[in-house]
Amino acid sequence: MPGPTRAPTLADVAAAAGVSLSTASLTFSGNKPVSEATRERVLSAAASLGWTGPNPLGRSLRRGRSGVVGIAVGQLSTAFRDPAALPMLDAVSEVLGAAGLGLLLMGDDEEHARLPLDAVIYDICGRDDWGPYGELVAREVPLVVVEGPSWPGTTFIDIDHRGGAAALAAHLHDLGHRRVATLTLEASHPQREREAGLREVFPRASVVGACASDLAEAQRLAADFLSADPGVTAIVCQSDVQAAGVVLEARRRGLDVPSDLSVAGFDGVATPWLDLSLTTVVQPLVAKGRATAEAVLARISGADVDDVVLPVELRVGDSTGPA
Amino acid sequence: MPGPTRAPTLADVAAAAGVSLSTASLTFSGNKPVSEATRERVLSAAASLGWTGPNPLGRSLRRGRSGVVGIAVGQLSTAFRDPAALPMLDAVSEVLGAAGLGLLLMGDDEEHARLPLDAVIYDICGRDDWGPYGELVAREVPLVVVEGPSWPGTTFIDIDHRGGAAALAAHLHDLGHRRVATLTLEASHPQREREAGLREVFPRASVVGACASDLAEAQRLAADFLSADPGVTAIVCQSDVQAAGVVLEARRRGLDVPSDLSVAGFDGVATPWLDLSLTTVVQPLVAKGRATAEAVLARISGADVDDVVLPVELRVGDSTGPA
DNA sequence: TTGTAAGCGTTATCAA
DNA sequence: TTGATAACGCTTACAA
Repeated sequence: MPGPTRAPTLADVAAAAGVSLSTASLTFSGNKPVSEATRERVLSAAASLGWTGPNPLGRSLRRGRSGVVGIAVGQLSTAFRDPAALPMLDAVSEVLGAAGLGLLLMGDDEEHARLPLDAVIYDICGRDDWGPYGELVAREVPLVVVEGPSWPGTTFIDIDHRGGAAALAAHLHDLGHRRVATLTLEASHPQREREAGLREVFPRASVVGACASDLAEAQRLAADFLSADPGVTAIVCQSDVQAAGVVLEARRRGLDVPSDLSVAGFDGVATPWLDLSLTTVVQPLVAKGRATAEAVLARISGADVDDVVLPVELRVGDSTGPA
Repeated sequence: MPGPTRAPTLADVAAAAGVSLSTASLTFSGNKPVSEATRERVLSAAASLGWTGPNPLGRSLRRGRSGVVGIAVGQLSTAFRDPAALPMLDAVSEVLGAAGLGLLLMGDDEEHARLPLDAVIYDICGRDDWGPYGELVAREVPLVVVEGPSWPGTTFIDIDHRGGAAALAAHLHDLGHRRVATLTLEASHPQREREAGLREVFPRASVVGACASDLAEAQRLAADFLSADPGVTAIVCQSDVQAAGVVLEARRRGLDVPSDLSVAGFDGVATPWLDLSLTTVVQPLVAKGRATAEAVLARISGADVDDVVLPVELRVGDSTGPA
């Protein structure tokens, strides 16, 4: 009995089948025709040796591609707790998966930039700098940025933050609201754009505070703000989760939504634990994911890719009413 | 001006620095000492050529490792919507990241099994079969299974489902409950174990229905069950999200929790949108993630690894009371 | 301390 | 339709 033998390679298969290495390769890749007779000989040789397909490492080196696409989403638990992140991620994964590519979760350290990546998706909307950026650019790894900072040499996928925010603001203005406050995100491209849209209508809107898309944090900020009671009649949030937090806090203080306070969100995701349909700006999460993945595929294949800005849509629910 | 030149390789750097390929390699890997003089020559040659480090593809082939670990979690949006999944994933990612490894999200198709993976984590608790399994086994890719089916040749990371369920059942029995129902998961290792634990105390517990850890679905099942009104005084759920759904539905029908109906969960995650602390079985999510990642590291390094079963803890909240 | 040379496992080019 | 051969870019014995 031999000791622990090394895994068989394509060369072993070729030898066992009595054909050349290139013929064996062709048999599996199908890149050129192979006669039925040899094909069978090769296949049975592979089967008897337990060879299950080309070694991904050798294949990757030869083809110059790993089949792995990195995606940076920030801290995982934070990013994925945001319900708006998931449909987008699903869509990205589906499109890339159909092309045989896998998605690798990247952190902030430059370690991950040294992994074999064919392209990278930057989807940390809240951050304008990122450790691995320089290294990836130097290595000429295609970079697709979602709702992100303006970096040279990258492809951008964005939504119409500004237009959506402005439409929502107009809706509130139509309802008679004049004193409006906004619960913001940390400084970031989406936040800057949305705030600009809001201020097209309410130049003097006050600020409740800034936080991520986090229910408890939004609730806390709303508590402080409502205690100070500046007499605002509507609060514009930057996510439905934030909006839900504000609604819960308002109710805790005996305020009715929307008769005492109007609250608006952003994203258009489901909040099944809230017995109220939020007025919100619906963004096309799946389309955003698809567009992102398609940009990745195009960039990998070396094509030029245009930036994308997707439209959003105001959806009026039961959380906003007359001032 | 030359045309689009190919990216520089280590060989180019070596040539430019006037040293051999191996010396150049050593300069960057640090695996053997290099004189200060040559080191500087090599570094400046690299800098002037714009060489930013070893090409991951070449490196991977040579070392037989890609640095990529696959993780199968099922449908992404479903898996990550479960709040119990995230702390675990975070812990896995942290430990693997510290070792320079990245996490690749795997789907169900065998395509992903052809990617360059150093190991795979199977974390789809609800599924007993999986397409890529056979291929991975054939390729001898180390496989770590979390709360999963008993597959040969794999390492298992589990929690004490049965003990936790039994402890919870005992708690309800102590409170005087005799007619108990359970909202289950789809047939799976965790479900089988937990049901066995429950039935140690309540052999004749009835079944509300089976669903994933999904609020809306749990609510729907609870609605049907409570309409039939079989007079149960407590419902044992398999996640805190399910339990929250049951609580919301009970209240919608005017039942008070816990005075009219006791409800228990599993997991011990935060439900900030619920104004009630759930009685639940707390599982060590972070420890589970760490143990998983450590098993992966050990398996990659070729070590033998013992299976792990982590303890759980009953946490009594305000959702259970006297029958 | 540095250099030579042999692969890692595959695919692609070119000729036969 | 098949075969010989040369890369792909790197790391690591082994020698000097």
